[in-house]
Amino acid sequence: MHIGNMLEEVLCKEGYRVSRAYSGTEALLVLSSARPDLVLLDLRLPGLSGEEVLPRIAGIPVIIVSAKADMDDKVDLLLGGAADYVTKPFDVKELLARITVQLRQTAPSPDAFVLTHDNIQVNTATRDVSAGGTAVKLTRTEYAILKLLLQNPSQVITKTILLERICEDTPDCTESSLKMHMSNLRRKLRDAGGKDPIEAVWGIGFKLSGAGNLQA
Amino acid sequence: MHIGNMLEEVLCKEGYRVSRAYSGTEALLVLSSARPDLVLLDLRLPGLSGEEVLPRIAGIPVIIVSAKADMDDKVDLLLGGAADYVTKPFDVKELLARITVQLRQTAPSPDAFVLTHDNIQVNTATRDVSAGGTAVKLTRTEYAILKLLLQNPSQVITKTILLERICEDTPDCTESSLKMHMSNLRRKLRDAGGKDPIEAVWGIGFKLSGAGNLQA
DNA sequence: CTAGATTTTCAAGAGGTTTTTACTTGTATA
DNA sequence: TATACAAGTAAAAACCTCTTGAAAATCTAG
Repeated sequence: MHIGNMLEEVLCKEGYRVSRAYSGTEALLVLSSARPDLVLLDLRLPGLSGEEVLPRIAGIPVIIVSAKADMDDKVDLLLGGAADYVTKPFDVKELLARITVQLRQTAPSPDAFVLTHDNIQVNTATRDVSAGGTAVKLTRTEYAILKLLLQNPSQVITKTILLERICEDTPDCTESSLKMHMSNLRRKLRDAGGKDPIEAVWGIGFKLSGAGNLQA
Repeated sequence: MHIGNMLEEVLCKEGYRVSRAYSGTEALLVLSSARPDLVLLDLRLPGLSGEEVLPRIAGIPVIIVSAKADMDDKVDLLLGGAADYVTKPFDVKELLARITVQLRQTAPSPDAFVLTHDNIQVNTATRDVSAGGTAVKLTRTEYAILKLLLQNPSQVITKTILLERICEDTPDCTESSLKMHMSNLRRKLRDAGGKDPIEAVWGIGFKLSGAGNLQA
């Protein structure tokens, strides 16, 4: 029996509700409208590969289910955001146990999709952004920058990382255009919320202001 | 080499602080006073077995490291509270990746990024620096120098190494400009913290004061 | 295809950083 | 002690980086 069919059957029997996607692109499509509690991701997919899909899943634990036992791939994917990695052929009972582990850790918090810092709110599900209660209309790039900053609230985000992450979507992003986006983003936030939460770290990158004060 | 020793060495090299217990009872003893971010638990332990220790650990992710590949045990332990299960022999890189996954899910423990010496604190995530409780504003180069010194607290850092490491980022750093950076850094630390922790080793380089000479 | 939005490029000014130059102080060795 | 050389400091020049405006190029939707 095909492994996907087998899994679907087992999971249903266990009482889970299952949605299936038969390609990487379909997976992203499904995820754009539904918010499952867990994703089982095969690496060998038509269209987008699992490796390409993984980084575009945020906020949902992902268990990689793959025939690839190559250690480097495994490590890359785990470090790249996967919650667990199960190698085919696997024991169904073990997979079910690992699924339970993941679901146990997902605290059902309604704020899971809302990132907050100071007077700024970003809803990563609806892509709504507000500052000081006022709605802010951001472009794709500006949104990506703000989200990246809010997801790492106490870290300095280097320009290199910003360029890598942001420009996956954008045709061709250079350091100077990044500065422009940053400038526009800050202006919008300032206009709406009264203050600019982004701080330049000279020669390195940017961070959210006020984040990460140490005490003596 | 014994696997425990090997693990301890690898983990230390990765920058983790490691406490070891050599029996189940000792593990519980250690855990009653310390709150580690993660527990690696062997099943075959003198005294209390790993199976008995696991249910008494709460609130800390536990990765089981075991030679037992028996599926029922595995499932039981995962369902019984273990966060992950790695079977010996395992690839160290995979274990490190799975450790990262667990630590990622825990509330970000900010201490992991904090270097300390005397009254000086350096947060390598936020790049915040404080001396004697007062915040210190350092330039890129000064920060790099201080970080290098704090990362090797008991070693003399030669001028050559300083020049190599520091000037990767800086346009063109000579010995005389290095002296300048060093001078500025020391002044800032002195102004904020009351004392200057950096000590010149004549003809060689610099080291942190009070750091006992360690043998290579 | 056109209009509007988004992204990128170019340029200038402000401000912070790094290096240089010159000088003083300190240390080892003859 | 004298000398040579290393280390520390100060001021200013040279250099980068950040920010922002205006305009060109590109993309997207109707």
